[in-house]
Amino acid sequence: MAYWLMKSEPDAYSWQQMVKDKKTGWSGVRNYQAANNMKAMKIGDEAFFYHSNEGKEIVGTVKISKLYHPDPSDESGKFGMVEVTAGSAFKTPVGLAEIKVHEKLKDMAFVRQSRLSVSPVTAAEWKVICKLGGV
DNA sequence: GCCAACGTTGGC
DNA sequence: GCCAACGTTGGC
Repeated sequence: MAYWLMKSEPDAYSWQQMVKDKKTGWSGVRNYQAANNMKAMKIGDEAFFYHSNEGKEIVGTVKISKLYHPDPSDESGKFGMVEVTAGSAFKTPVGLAEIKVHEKLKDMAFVRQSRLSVSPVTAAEWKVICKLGGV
């Protein structure tokens, strides 16, 4: 069981939409490192849903429900996608500012590499953030 | 709206 | 295969 963090701009695809859709194909990733992370995902892995740009906070969790497969929206055929299912909504969103000053979270992969849209999360980080988020 | 970080592209 | 130019992301 592994943990991840997936970013989305609320303008493009918000948590509210995620909850409404219940599941969605995570298409549109055009970055090898992010794609590699998705390749490593297994069914049942969990990921944080992070709002970038607007909000800058983790708002909930999702579960991987379909393995990495080709992304039809990618004409080059180089990139793939996974499918995720909505998990729990945070009672209290966990903001980037809070993460950056937290002793156990400030070295998270997505803080260090802000441009990476899909990044790994350790089990310890997962626990801490879930607690902060109230789930 | 600016800018830093960083990935990608293309000329050589 | 290097590296400059350029584009994109995302925080502030």
